[in-house]
Amino acid sequence: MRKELDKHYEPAAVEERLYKFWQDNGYFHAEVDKTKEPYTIVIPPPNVTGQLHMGHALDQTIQDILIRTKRMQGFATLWQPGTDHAGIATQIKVEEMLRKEEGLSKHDLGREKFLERVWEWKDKYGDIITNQLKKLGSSCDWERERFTMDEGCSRAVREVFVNLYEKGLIYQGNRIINWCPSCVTALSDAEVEYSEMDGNFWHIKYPVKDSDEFVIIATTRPETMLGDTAVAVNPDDERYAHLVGKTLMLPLLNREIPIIADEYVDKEFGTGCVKITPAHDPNDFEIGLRHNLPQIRVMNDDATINKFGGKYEGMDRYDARKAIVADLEELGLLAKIENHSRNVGNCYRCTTVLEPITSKQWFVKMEPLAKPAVDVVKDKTIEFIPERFSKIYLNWMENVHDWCISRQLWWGHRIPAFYCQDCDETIVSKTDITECPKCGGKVKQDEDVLDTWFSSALWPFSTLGYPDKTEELDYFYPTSVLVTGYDIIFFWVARMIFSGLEHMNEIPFNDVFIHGIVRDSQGRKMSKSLGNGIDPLEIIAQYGADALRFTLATGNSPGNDMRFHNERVEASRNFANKIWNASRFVMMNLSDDIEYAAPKFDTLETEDKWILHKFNELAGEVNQNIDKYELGIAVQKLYDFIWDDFCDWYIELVKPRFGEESASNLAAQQTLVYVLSNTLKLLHPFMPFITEEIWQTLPNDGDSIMVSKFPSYDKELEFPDAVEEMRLIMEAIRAVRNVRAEMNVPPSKRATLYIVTDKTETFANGEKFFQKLAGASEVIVSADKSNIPDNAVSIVADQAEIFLPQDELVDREKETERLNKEKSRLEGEIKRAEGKLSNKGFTDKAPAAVIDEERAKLEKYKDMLQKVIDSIEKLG
RNA sequence: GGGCGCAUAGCUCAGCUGGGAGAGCACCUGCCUUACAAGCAGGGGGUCACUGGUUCGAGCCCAGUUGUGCCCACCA
Repeated sequence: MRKELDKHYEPAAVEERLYKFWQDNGYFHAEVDKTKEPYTIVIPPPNVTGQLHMGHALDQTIQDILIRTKRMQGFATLWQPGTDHAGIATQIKVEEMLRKEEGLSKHDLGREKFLERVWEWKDKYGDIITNQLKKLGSSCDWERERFTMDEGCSRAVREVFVNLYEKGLIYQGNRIINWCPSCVTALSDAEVEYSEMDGNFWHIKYPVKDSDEFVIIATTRPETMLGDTAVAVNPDDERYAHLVGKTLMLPLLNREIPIIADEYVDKEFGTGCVKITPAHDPNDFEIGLRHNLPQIRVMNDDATINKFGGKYEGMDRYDARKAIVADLEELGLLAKIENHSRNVGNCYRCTTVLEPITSKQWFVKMEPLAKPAVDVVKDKTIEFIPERFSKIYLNWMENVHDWCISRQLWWGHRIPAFYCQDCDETIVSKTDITECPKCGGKVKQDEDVLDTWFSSALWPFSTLGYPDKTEELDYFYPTSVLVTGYDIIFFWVARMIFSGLEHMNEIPFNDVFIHGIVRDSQGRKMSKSLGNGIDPLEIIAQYGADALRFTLATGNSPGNDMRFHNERVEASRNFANKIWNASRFVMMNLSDDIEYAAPKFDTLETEDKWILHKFNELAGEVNQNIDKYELGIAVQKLYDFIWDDFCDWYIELVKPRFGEESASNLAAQQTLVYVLSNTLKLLHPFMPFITEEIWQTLPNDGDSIMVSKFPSYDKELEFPDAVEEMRLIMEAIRAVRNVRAEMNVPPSKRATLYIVTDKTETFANGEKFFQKLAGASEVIVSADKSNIPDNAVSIVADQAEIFLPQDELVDREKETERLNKEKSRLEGEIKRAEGKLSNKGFTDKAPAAVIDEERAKLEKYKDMLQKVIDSIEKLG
């Protein structure tokens, strides 16, 4: 006896079991196999502190679809998983925990003890996110799981740092950077999120020394005036020409500062006078360099005013602003206040307003690295899908500034720079050192760690063994495709590209598949602060992982955002259930001894050939669509085929053939098994669990659907004649159903159908279909209209006129009305087709196939119209 | 200031290289037809934002307009 399936598909009952089955059998594991072509995807490593969100779910679903397809297509597929140490995020999380649970700060513990605690935390909670990924069905090679701070990745980081340093591509410098006073670290430009803030434009009088004159500067940040070291005007500005070279008395501090001339100043903007604060503004920094101005940093790391701020020392920057404005007002130096909104930079982790400050940091020199990274995208060595994202990438890469890579954190890859305490030598080394190679003095390692993204940038090759020349690296690199959201193109994609080129001499991936973000049902971004996030795990618990995956794969196109509606998941769940029940039907009708095999063509009936042909077309298209990353289109076709062609038509068509043993019965079984199990294979990458569960209960050709052969187009399965015959029958059935519904014939009411046609054989063969699907009790097929009862309505279909006898006299008026409606519809079609065909331009220039098609339609409609007209005349 | 996306049925969205407008949900009618009511059959509903252009033919290509969203950029 075959296994009985329940009436409803219960995902919770099968998902965990099947995932374990796959893992236990090592199906996720990839080995170097020179007889196969490699196909590689590296996972965008989620933060170890992370919780699964819809973004992950979408990202994972896409990757798993690609990986499972390629695996079934016979590639050696590696989906390389792992997690990211996420410097700031993790450190903050552990700090919070320590403060809450033990009342300790990291400084109480000290660096080493604190790091021990972070590692403990990582060991304890670090696999939460990976376990959540597994719930989605992700077929990652977990045996190869990596962590950006594991030994291998750390070695890669160190290798790369030293190499870049030795090539002069990493340098240390005192430059203006973005500082987060809350995270207390420097950030890179990419980590700044700009937002518009309402503010003021304060016009402040700066007195000219030894004069009654003063200039008025306009500023949005009065507190930075404490660090002013000049005031600049445009060299061509006649209003101020006489003042250039003179000295101003900086209010409040009474420090002398020069008036300088610089092209940078826009005469038209503000007052045409700009205060210059080189230590707190990127532009002023540059001007300062040009004019050799001193840099006076007036803030501490926590954005309180430091000792250079005179009486404002110790105040927070915003308190200082208020105090300064108040004091200026009192001194009569505040000329006016305007409203003025401006862009401020916010920390991408904590949203605190960043402070541009000068600071000694480590940088990657970008210009030499960016050039080749631009070229490979321009010449399409690397392709973005959709293409438009290459523009965004190029725009960034072509204008990129040097990358600030040092972070004032403890959790991360410590910068491998050592400073001699005795001779001031800086040594950058692949291994730890304790004494100076120059003077033998004691050395001290740099306190800072590297930007998290520095190690992520190496992910495609550090995970495969770099810097060692491993077999894996040789075989699986470059990877095939990178799948990620558009929000991390700069953070990650761009940096992997120049890193791969620089360190591997090869691109890290051939394609970049960019997807959008998942929004809530109102189109808002899901966020913790809004509390509108939808937990993928809850969706999985309620509807199943397959339903979630199906939802995320359907109804959206690459690069576009999508809204998440529960109704859509419900529809997906219903689809899963539909497949489940169709499979139940198949299994209920299978003989015990039936085995999986390709159908034997000589015993097939027309409808068998029809569904095989349809299936074959589907297989061809799904392969093509997936190759082009058109996952949404592929899955829509699968949906339509399964629901419409297979369930609503084919299953209904074969029902009459069951009951008694016959060759026809067997052929139907064979076709059902063949089409169902191969359709499940096509669907498996999208809905792995339910397809496996059903496939295993069917007669099959292996141990697991996930390692079975992915169907592809097969010339043997072309049956155009059968398709044409079935088309005629199906159209006729639809026409009959249509009229019956229109005339309110009760479904239980059966009637003899008279079919007048030239295709007598086709329609005679279709008798059982009319009985099953069009309410016929019997079907009389003939080539002429003899024997048609008087009281019958005429239904005109393609190449057939069908007569449906009525018990009562036909309501002539109503019937004429129905036929006239049909008549005008056909006349419209004919007019359209004739219009097209009488257009010389069309017949001269359109492809022959299109013209032939149009001619055939015209013939068909003309024929049908004639029959309708005859019927109308007959009614009188 | 640049760049990009979106505008298609009441709602959410598909529509792959230009060749008679689609799906899901919602709505209306009728069906518990023994795979499935998480279902079946039938139906209503769209100047594909607007204006021009290219083409035999445009939802799709081009130009512009409007609305909307996003990204980038050192005008204090």
